[in-house]
Amino acid sequence: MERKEGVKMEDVLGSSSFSDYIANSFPLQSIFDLSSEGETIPLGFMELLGVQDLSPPLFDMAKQVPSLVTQAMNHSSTKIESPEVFNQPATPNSSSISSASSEAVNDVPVKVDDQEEDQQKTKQQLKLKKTNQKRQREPRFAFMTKSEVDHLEDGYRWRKYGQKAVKNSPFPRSYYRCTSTSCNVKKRVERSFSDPSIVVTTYEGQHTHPSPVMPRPIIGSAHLSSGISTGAQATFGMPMQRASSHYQQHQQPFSNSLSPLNFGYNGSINASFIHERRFCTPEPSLFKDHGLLQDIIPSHMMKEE
DNA sequence: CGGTTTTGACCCGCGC
DNA sequence: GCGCGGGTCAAAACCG
Repeated sequence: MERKEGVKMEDVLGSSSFSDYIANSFPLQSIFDLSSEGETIPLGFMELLGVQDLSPPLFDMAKQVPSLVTQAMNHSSTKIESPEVFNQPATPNSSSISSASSEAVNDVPVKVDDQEEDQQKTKQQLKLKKTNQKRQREPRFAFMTKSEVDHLEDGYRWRKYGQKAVKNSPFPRSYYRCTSTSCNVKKRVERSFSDPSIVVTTYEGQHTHPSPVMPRPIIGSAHLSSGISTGAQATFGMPMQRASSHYQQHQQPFSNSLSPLNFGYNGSINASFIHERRFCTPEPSLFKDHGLLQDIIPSHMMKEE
């Protein structure tokens, strides 16, 4: 059918063994400081997501994991070309993740002759696209979560469309696509070879719809909805511990360790984020502009800054 | 029966 | 040019 997305993306994060890279670069024990940080930040991970682009915590992490973040950024900056395709309806701030969906990319006018066989048609499209422009990549956002389940509930519905063995890893990588039509957010899920309890999830693309699963109240939603919210919130469905039944079952034993919720700002990071963006301009002013964190992050954390 | 998962095949980019 | 590895497709199987 819609063989549109033959757009291949060289994988910044997934190349060879991304998880190994992470694991090797950042000892998991330190990243997932499970024992010391008993306190639970009263934020849903989605809320954190809402400020993913702007929040100092991420930048703090960037400070703590500079090589990782900068590498991702370098990749994105060096490999992304012809950004003109990208529109950014949802992220008014240019520093946010570009909202280019591969749909949009694929909507690039492609002159196709009358009626070809579908596959040949799409293949031709791919070739045309490739000749006209370099492959477009979605912004990616990868993170590690300590979980026993591979596919973390994140409020969106995903359909698995592939699975591949990961080189040098006994654990396969699964490929998921958002089931919502016209939303082609994808995510990859793989388990860290170094620490099988770590699930590395990489989101790619931007949701063009609200979460179908949870009509969730958003902390500071007024600000979020007016600002970067759409882009940031809807961009990725972040795994989180949700009150949805079976998930609680699965993950409850890990309620302290699985932890997107336990995102530690005070020196210990319970989840490691790698944020790949096209326009990575971490500016403290962003934080000020949107005032998001004031809304969702306890003030004492702000002072940590 | 419709949606999801599985899985082998295929395509493509990249490195050598 | 070739081989390898990553990513995707799509038919079949599975499931509720």
